[in-house]
Amino acid sequence: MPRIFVRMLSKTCEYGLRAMIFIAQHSRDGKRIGISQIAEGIDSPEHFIAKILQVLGRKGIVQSIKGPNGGFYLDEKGRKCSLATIVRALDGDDLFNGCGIGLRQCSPVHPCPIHDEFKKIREDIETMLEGARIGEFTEKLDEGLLFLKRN
Amino acid sequence: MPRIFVRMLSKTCEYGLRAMIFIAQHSRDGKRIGISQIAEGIDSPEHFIAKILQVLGRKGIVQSIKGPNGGFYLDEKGRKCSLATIVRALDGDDLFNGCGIGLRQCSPVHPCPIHDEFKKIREDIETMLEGARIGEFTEKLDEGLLFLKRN
DNA sequence: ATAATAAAAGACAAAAATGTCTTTTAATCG
DNA sequence: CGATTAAAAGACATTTTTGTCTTTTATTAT
Ligand code: FES
Ligand code: FES
Repeated sequence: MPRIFVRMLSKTCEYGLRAMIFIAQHSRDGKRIGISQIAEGIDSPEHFIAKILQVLGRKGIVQSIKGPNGGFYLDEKGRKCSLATIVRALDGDDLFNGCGIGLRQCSPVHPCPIHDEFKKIREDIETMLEGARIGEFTEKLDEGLLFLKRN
Repeated sequence: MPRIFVRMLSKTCEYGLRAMIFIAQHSRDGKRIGISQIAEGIDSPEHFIAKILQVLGRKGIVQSIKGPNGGFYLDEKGRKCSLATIVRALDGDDLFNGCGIGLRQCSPVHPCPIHDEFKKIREDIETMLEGARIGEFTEKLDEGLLFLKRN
């Protein structure tokens, strides 16, 4: 059973959240930030996050412009968008609805042994992710109180 | 981005927990339960859960006997074992330690933007899984108040 | 217009997780 | 003992996730 790593969110989603928070930090007053700088800034594979941002772009969650001086940026709406919105866009909402031990459907009338406790956890996760906004970390990132990569 | 399903625990771990709870229910007073009945009882691939139970068996978490009237069973210790023990045995403890948005290490002195909130969630999950025992669901399963598969 | 820039898109590759099948080993029963 | 039963183990296949590379499209600047 060579399990390497289990996580709550997929890599796709982790990169997506870090990238969006990074873009929020680096696209103030009309500036844009390029994909290679994003990749460097969050320590992640460039082409992979490019694809992730394309998905978010198609859904109107992030903005981008091609060509010289192009790059990614967030409008006011994007800056206020919750982390939950990003998670839903990339991972779907199974994290918020699925059964903790894999029953095909979570249902209170056909509950698994940990249904009540797990539902509570799921709701806490959702509350947390709904409550946090992409743009709210900018200042603390500037001040070096928060980080988006290891070093 | 064709994400099919995101879950907190791996399939391996989900099957493992369901199988162990099922074994607890069906191995009372010296009885044993065979792998094919377990597979049917929790609606999961037989050979796959066989492998999972082998891992748990090597770690002494589940008991088994070969041959006629053989099968899997739990001793008293196994029945009291927490769900967290199973999760750790199968998925490791990254779920209890890892950073929510994928920094290489979760650390309060080098926190990601959601460190505090995520730490709280992680601790709640751990508390829940530490608190629940494999054998505690037997009666309610018997009574049809809890379920380990869809139908 | 042409060249340069940068994202979008598509094809492909590698790794990991999940699932299946076959052979081997151990226990029981006649 | 030999036959049968059932788990253990090993090999392999499929699917999903993650990552890389190349080509295309759009924008800007000269
Ligand atoms: S049925 Fe399992 S969490 Fe609801
Ligand atoms: S650093 Fe991200 S959860 Fe602790």
